Amino acid sequence: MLYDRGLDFALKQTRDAKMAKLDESLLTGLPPFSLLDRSQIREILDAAVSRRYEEGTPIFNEGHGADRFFLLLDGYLRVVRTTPGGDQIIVLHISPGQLFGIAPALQRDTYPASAIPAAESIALSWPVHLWQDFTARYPGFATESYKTLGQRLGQIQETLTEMATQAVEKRVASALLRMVNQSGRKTEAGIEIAFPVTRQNISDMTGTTLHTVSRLLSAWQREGIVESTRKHVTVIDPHALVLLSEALP
Amino acid sequence: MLYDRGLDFALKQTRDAKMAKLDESLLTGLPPFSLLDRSQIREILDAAVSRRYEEGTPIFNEGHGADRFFLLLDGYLRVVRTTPGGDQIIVLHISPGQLFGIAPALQRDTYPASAIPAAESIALSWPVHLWQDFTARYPGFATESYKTLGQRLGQIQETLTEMATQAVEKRVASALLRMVNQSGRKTEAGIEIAFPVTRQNISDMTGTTLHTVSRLLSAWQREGIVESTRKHVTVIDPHALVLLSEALP
DNA sequence: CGTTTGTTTGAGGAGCGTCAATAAGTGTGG
DNA sequence: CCACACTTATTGACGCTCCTCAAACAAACG
Repeated sequence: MLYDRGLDFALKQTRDAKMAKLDESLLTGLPPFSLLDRSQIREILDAAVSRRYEEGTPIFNEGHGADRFFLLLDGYLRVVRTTPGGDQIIVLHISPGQLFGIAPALQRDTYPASAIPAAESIALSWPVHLWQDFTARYPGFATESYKTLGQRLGQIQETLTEMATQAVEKRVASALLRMVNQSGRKTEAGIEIAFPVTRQNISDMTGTTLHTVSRLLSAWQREGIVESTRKHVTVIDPHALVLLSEALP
Repeated sequence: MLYDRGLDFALKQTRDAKMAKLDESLLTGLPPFSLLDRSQIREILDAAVSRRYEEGTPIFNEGHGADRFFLLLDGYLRVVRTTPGGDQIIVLHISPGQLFGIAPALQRDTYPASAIPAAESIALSWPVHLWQDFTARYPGFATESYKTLGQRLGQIQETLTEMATQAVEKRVASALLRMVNQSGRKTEAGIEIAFPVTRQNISDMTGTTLHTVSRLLSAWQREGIVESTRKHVTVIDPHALVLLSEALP
């Protein structure tokens, strides 16, 4: 678990009102801040802006000036690129506790993709000019940030190879598994993806059409592998999906 | 041009023999070192190992321990990932003057992909533990390194969206254009890709088969857009390729 | 000069996208 | 609370791309 006790309370406060001060428990234990003491976390929080973002409305847009960097406290984000032709593809998802929009770490002055809340979300943000302060003053911050960046690069390469070599069925199976692993919550029936997902979303993750995704999900539902309602998918038999995602023939 | 005068000579020396000392002109003017003075470059070179790598034999392999980082002096590299199923895909190409194998910058302890010379190549390398020394002691080094990393991340995202949304013909056209832009050298007929490329290589860049690539190149040759011999491709009419790569219908 | 590596081309057919129509939820306003 | 609009999902029919299989050729190499 990412959070220690008391965090839910702190989050609720953050969500409910404009508070004079953010609670320190919000950051305690998150990798980029794990080495810092209370007073340092206080400094960081005092420089932060906390804000709620509605489902569907971009936090920032591809190509726009990167003036802030962010930390997701609650919710889920899609990182999305749009082609000149109007197709859009979902590059990856961001879960609570992760930094995002960290263009400044790579000396970029525009965001390379858009960030769109898949569900109502709460994030902290800081102006970019603080990035160098943070890396200079707070031990472990740079290290951990570049580590997540490295993981994200790896993830994207993974998706790329998958896209280039695997058939649609396997890509969809893998995409579902990725979402389940990142955000699955146990229910009576199986493991449910924690945020709203449409067939269109899944097709944007896998480079196919919503029709094909719908057909696949229907078939899998008949076989008892998944169950789905409007905007929600529950995986009943993860192992079967794993097999589908790696079958050789 | 990347190099100042005298560099060809320095390179030849490097290639020909185990020299007592590497020439300083090798690094002068390259972005990661552009802010440094002669003595600093001397230090860096004295810590470097220079080595020649044969076409086709990996400099390092995906998943192996990342113990060194590199700078390509001469030649061209393919950055390659291989799937469990044995398919391989070319993630990007590296040109002279670029850093590569910079896993340490992202706190990784293994290389996320293999680096394979597309042609005979020469590279400098340093043990990873020097990475932090470099970033701490040499102004501009960290900044520039992370900048190239950012560009590379952008490039991969670009390829990913292309792969997910564009038909094979456009992907192949784009791949050719990318190689031409990165390494094109002017000839009488047109612009030639500077390193050996097989149809198989192109199909590994675009997630298709060598057969399809062969058919496309044959067709384009008939139309006077490209010309190709075994392992070499010359683009006669780049504009036509651009049109092919972005045609809407 | 045989062997290996890269290229070309054809024939056939499957996968998956496109087009089309319908149905099932969800939200809004009177 | 119902009517209406809108979004999301389902399913069938059709056919084009592009992969697979197959065979033969051309160039490089020892």
